Amino acid sequence: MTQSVVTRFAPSPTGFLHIGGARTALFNWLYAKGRDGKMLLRIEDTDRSRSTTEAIDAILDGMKWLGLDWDDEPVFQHKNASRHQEIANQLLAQGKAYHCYCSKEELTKMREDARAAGKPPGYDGMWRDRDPSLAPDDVKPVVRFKGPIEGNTIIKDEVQGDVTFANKELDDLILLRSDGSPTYMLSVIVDDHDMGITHIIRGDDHLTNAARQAQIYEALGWQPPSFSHIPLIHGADGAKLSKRHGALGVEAYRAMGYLPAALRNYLVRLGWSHGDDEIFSTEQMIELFGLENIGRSAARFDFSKLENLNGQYIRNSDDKDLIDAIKRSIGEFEGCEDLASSLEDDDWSRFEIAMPGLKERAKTLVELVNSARYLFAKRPLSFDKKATKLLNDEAISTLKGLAVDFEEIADWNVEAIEQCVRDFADKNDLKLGKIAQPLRAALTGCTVSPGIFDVLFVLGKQEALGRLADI
RNA sequence: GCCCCCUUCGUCUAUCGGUUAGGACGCCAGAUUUUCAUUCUGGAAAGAGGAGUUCGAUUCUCCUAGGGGGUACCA
Repeated sequence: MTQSVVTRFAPSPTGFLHIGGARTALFNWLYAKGRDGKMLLRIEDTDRSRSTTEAIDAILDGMKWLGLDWDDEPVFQHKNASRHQEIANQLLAQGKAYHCYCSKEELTKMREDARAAGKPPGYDGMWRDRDPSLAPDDVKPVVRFKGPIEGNTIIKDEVQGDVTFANKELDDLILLRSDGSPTYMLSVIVDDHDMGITHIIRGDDHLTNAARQAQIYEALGWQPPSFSHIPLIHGADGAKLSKRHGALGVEAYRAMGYLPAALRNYLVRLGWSHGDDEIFSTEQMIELFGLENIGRSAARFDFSKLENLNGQYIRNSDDKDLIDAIKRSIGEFEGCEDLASSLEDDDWSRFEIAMPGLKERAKTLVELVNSARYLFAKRPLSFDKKATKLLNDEAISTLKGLAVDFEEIADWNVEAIEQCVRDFADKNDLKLGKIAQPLRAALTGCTVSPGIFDVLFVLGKQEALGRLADI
């Protein structure tokens, strides 16, 4: 029987869930889902001083918003500290680890000397075989792993292929700090083992760590999991991701009006491909995703592609779903604070009626909301520059004449309105455009909107005539 | 400095030794149109450089250059 797949996403709670982490989570999630496996969540908070509950909440919220759920309860790594210590002590007892009494100063000097000599930097093994009776009694020691010095450690990586490290390049890392707390390097191994993780998919900034971890697995006699180190995501200029280069928390993408499904689709194509396919439903992603099609080179984050994708998702979404998505996030939308609190049920239902015309021309939910502002505007409208220019005396008198015909429409529907406007144009020997643009200006206060007949219809006869009367 | 990884249009990528090097975003031009979008059609646009291996390299190997990651009593 084949072992069932267990993946994990293991963020450290020192900040929000950034875009690279989100993609790592997505890949782990897809891999597990596609194989009837589980994805576990583990919060790597062994460094207590740098971990915050705000960060934990932000990460959990981010994952939920993105639609990435995890199995079982989240594991908080620091709670397993005693188990980690137990393993360290076991290694100590087996002679596979040792106490080191070096001071910070000695360590720094060691590194500098090694660097100056062009040798691999790091700990030189000073206490590795030293007689413990030489230990100073005023120094609390750390526990170091006694790694092999000869030979190579080879990581069989599903993405990177076989990667070879010379053992002499890898120094003896610290397992237990001088205060007895376990370090990340020890904790990951023990937790991954204890949690039954079969596949580790993580950023390739961990590739070197994998080699050190492999040595510890070996020392422990444990079977290492499958490793996949995925390339990192860079900013638009190719530089490392920073605040200004898209390393925003996923909540920032929510605030910019992106749909979780669109973000997922964008993210899955960063580093992974399936032939020429670009659009994937969640089901397709799960079915098709595999380690073998993950690329080895870093990708740049490209907002315009995300935006295009988001536009496609918006156009293909149900009107009701869009309304729901907006209701959920409008409080976060930049520049929409006024609407967030002022929209009534009535406004929302008009919004939904107008949605077919609106969603054709929006790339983000924020644009969608702003494009609907004409629906909620209170009379008399304020007009932007272009609209004001369009509403000259001639245009106004034309519109006043049109308003008279509108009065006659008994059943206010799109067809009737269109017929009425076209008849009016014929009657007065005017081109439709000559009427439509000023009409749009008068009704919406600006020069861009959905089709004018839709605007008229959604506004309702009374409101439309009212707005025409105001000019 | 040392170790590891990467390198196809501006960007994301396809290609698994033989292709007019394909698709998507963006860009440009045109069509449709009541504005803006949408939609449709067309176009410009790429194998970092240099050696090899081979009948034949984008594809395999090596070197160089460039980029990235690591090098903590962080994760």
